[in-house]
Amino acid sequence: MPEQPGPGEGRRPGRRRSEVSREAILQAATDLVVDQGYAAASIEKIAQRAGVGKQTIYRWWPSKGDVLMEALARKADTFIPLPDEGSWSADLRRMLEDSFRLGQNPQIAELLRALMVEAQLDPGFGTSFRTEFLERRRTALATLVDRARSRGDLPPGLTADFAADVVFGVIWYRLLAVPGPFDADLADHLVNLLTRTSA
Amino acid sequence: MPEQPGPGEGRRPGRRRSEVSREAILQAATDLVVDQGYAAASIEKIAQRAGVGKQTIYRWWPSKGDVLMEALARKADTFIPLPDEGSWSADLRRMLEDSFRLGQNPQIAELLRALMVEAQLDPGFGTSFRTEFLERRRTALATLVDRARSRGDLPPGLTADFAADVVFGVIWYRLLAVPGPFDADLADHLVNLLTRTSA
Amino acid sequence: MPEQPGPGEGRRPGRRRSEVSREAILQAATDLVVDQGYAAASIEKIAQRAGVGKQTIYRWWPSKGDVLMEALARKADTFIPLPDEGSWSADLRRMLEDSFRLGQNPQIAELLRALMVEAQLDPGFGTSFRTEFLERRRTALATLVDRARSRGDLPPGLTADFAADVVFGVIWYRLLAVPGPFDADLADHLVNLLTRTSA
Amino acid sequence: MPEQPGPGEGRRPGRRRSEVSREAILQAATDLVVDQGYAAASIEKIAQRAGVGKQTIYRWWPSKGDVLMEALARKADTFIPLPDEGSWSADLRRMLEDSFRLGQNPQIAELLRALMVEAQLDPGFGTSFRTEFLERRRTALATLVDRARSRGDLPPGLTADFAADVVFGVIWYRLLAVPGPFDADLADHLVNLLTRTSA
DNA sequence: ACCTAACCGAGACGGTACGTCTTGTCTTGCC
DNA sequence: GGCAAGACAAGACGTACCGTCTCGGTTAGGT
Repeated sequence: MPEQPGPGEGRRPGRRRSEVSREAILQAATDLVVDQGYAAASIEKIAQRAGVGKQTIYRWWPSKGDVLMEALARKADTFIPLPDEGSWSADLRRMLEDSFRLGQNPQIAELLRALMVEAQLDPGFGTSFRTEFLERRRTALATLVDRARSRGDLPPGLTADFAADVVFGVIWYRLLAVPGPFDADLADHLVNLLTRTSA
Repeated sequence: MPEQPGPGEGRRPGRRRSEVSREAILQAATDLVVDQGYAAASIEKIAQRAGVGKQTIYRWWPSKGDVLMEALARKADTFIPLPDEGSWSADLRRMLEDSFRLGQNPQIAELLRALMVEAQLDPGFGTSFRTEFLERRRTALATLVDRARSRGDLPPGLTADFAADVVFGVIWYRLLAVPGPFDADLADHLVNLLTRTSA
Repeated sequence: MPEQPGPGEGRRPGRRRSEVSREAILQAATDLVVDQGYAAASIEKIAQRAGVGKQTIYRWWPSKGDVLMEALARKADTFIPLPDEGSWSADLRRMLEDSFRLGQNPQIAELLRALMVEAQLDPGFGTSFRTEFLERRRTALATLVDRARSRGDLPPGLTADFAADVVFGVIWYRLLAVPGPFDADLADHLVNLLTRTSA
Repeated sequence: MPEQPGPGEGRRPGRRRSEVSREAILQAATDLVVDQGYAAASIEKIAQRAGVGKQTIYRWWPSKGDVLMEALARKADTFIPLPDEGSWSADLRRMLEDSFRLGQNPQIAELLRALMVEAQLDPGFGTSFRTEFLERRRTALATLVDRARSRGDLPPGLTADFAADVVFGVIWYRLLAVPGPFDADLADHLVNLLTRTSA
């Protein structure tokens, strides 16, 4: 069954999208953001560095933010695995370690910063960034919280929303507001904070 | 001590800075950020709306971020009072309520978002934003933590740095990533989280 | 020498040129030039309006000018009949009337203007326009001049080249430089001018 | 009375127009048209070659045609002197020689071609080119015709309009349609043609 | 009452980027 | 192999801002 076009859809005529150009654009965007800062990553420069016409970018991505989002997906495996580690604290630690690993990578950290900036500058992209990226990570954490609640090892009074505010709040704050990498023991502190039972 | 020129400095001759223009610029910047979003707040538009020459902005502020910072200071009393409320939880609650009050004000919230964006776009301003704004708030919280430690009612294992990451992380994350106002009970949750003694 | 159906020419395999597309292209080019002006008549728009792929245009015509030239030939009978009217003045009048008839037709006039513009913009087409269009009309007039010289009723001192400069100069100048149709008595004036004997 | 601004007009504030840039733009436009042909003379290239921002061109000229018109005025003394040479034939010859002198200059000839092209491509400019350039030359010739009529040495039946059609028709036709310079004896032929009395 | 210095609004300057359009070429799958 | 469709690199379009640089005009000491 070799690549059969869906029923009723057919295969439109015309030249197919160039995978080479797509890759070049995402790599150029990443390089510019990482090497020269987000302010330098104009569509113009991305196209030039990628050896690509500007139209090829505008044809496939609705905004610069979406280019960056795909560039991030290309660099980082943004899929969040949620294996059951047996306890709330182990589940949480695993998720924190996965997240921090991304934040430690300078390229990914720069892309994340750029995405949050773009979300503020372009309200349209802001919405899709929230629903397609931020919200998904909140949902993943909510799954862990639900699992803990079933198990019965969730600290009383801890809601999924509040846990997400704390976990992702700390991560984004460190990315945006505090220069330098994450402290080594930040994950420990967060796990401790969110697993201690109240008196 | 009425406006005495320091020795060696003198009062130079020449026209004095126009307070009217200064006010108009800060107000125009605020209006644009609030009404049309940060992307619309160009120096060009600020000057035009304020009825001011562009040079007057460049003469008095090193970057657009600094204009916004002063615009914020004009809108919000950014001084953080630190009266001793008698306990770590009361001190913390007081600080959270002060901070949330700012975040509830849409004008101030927009300015804060704009400042964080500008800090990412302009590395020079980023540094001064961190040291002159973000760092001061961390220091204020650290004062409360120190006071609690002296009193002996600080939860064990809680450091000033980590408390700041959590408190300001949550606030900034809500500002930047979650649309809408702060939940009413967010402060409660945070106080609970950061004051519970471990088992 | 296989591959020989016709003598020396061969009928290559493959689909034959679509006469429908050819017609549609020429009509679309004419419509665009007439309705929206030459500046609007891009290859892109011609192809779109004709419901044709751009490649089909590039495959069959070496330049936009050649499309226009063929569009003109399709609209106007560009063959110049040269019946002997018995005298220089009658021959000349007949030719002028034939030429003016074309110039009166707004569609043809627009196409002619477009051709002259294209000849300036595209030097390659300029050459072929001159040799295949302008030069032929000069040659036709030269035939009349030769005939008059044989007859002996050519005004002394009038050369074929100069007569062509005057006749076609006036026509093109009116087309390009003077808005509106040709004066009714312009032909009379030209005939008078070019047939008067010197004192 | 040194340079007094007109009453009620004043001197607007702000930096004054840069004469250096104006000159550079006109020269760059001329160079491009002459060296690389009109098709290469984009606003973009003119600005780049002149070392000037594009806005500086758009600020001062309503269209590319107007730039070319001023570039022509800078190269050629477009003022048409009309001294009384004593006879229609001498007046006419003088005007033809003035006009041909311009046409002999390759730079001016290229600019004239470009102007006529632009007049066809840009209807707005076409109107101003006709009224501000072409019409003025017709008027100048009409002055000579009037003078001849007063003197009584105008060939009967020759109107100013028709004389203009012939004179400028030949000139423009040679510029646009016939490559190479003007024939040396073209002026002679024209003078002869337009001064012979009818039988 | 001058003089000099610094500020002010206005606005032109050389640049860079925007998002769109067109050019001529290069694939596609269908006919 | 022609054809409609349409992606591609290139580059011009006219506009918006950037940060700088004049302008004429206004305040302010200092003389």
